[in-house]
Amino acid sequence: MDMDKSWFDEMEARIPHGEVRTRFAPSPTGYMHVGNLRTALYTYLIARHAGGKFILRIEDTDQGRLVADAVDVVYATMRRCGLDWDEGPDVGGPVGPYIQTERRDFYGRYARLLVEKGLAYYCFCGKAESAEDSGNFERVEDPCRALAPEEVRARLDAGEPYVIRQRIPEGSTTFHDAVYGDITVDNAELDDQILLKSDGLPTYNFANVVDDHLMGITHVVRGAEYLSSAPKYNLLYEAFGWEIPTYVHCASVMFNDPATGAVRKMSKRMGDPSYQDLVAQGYLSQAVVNYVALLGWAPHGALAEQEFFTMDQLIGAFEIEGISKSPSAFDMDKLNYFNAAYLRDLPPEEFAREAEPWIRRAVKNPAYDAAAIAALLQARCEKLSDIPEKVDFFDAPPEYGADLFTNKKSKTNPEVSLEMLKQAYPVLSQLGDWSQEGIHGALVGLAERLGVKNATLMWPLRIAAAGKAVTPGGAVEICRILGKEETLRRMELGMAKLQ
RNA sequence: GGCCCGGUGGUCAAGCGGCUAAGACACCGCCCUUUCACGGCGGUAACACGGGUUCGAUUCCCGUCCGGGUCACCA
Repeated sequence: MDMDKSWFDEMEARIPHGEVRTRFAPSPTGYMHVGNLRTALYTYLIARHAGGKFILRIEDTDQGRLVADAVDVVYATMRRCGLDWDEGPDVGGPVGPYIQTERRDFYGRYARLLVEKGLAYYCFCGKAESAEDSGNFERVEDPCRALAPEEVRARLDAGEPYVIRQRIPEGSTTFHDAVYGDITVDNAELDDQILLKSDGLPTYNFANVVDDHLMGITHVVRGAEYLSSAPKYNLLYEAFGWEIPTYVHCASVMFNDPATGAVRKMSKRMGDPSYQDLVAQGYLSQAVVNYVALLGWAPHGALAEQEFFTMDQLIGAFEIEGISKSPSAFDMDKLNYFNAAYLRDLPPEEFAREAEPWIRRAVKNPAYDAAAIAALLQARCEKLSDIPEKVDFFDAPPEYGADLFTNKKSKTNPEVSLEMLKQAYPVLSQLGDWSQEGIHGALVGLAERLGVKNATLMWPLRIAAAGKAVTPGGAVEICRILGKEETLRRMELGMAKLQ
């Protein structure tokens, strides 16, 4: 007992005070929900805005759901998103360990402490049917609540499996949330919550409170799905006599299914995109972070109209008051808009580096300059996965009909187009300077001599070169990349279609 | 079903008792232009409903409706 007391004192002594400390505490599942990413971001921003500490803690108490290497996915995601942590499993810190299974004996000690105080009790009832399965939401009092101490001792000695449950007092509980304000709940709504499971590991609710306290967490940020558990957390803090942190509950991120039009909470299980899915489709992490920051939070005052933020700007602008109470729908269109803007803002070389693998999926011919193609693409794609279908014509133009040569705005039809191609062919075949400027100058000069709009000449040429009505870049850019020989060959094919 | 939380255009949202109710995405026009895109200009479109409180409600209160969450030895 004395040893125990000094152990508890030591744990208390480690707790840092006097700084804002927040934590992101994912359970490693192998991917990151968009909603979780947003929670991580807000948690990070609150700490950084206040010049405090951001802590990473891994919650792996659900042995049934463990996924190998999933912790690495957490690390990688957070690094790519710019969420650097001050304390965590890999970097250590004053209040470790930072993985819950490595803290497993802590929870038992604290649970038994509560039993000694008479605020929790051993229960030997075995697993109960869940309310969901039974369809019965009635609350029943646990008979073990009133077990005599001698009997508890005897059953414990007999090695009977048990859980430890908190004794919820009568009355009501009021807690304060920084986003939602004061909320009062009748304790009759609350179960005698299980603190320690029969496998000896803590429940999420219990581990959270113990760890948040032991790690000196000042602001507990989490999804609004935990709002109705908050009174239970308060009751635990009160039972231990611990200071209650500031709660920051964030409304859910919904997903507007484009297929069905249904709106629902975003869920990987329903096939909604995770952060990993988005990255695989060629979304930039900064774009995702920027978009997600604004999904449920808005800056105040002079910044109210700003929508593009660097991480540093977010840190400066982020205030808890700006967090929204109502759920918000993840909108692919708007993410596309942000991503397109971020892609355009990339230095051309960097964009080319990002784009090249996607270009090479469709363009196998090494003679075609990927960097030159990338330059055409930069202002024309919302995400990198848009690229292959836009550039597939370089290797070989698709089968196309003569009708493509007709375009009202360019004043072309099959006859005009044939004439234009016939005129352009000798000019291009004699052209020595096969550069953007060279080709452009030659064609513009020709159009002028013929007395036609530039478009009247360019349209048929582009159709012949690409075989598509819509292409990244115009006739000049495409011909330049194709090279003289291939351009002329495709012009011949085009003319043949028009004969 | 009980309890909790929400409700400003299709979406994200500003607003925090008095405004012609911002801005962005999407959509639609026009301009620019070698197609498309980028860029520029303009347009359509909202305070869920009913009661109060108030000189005055999108803003405060109540009810209705609608939406979400939660009632596990999951987190």
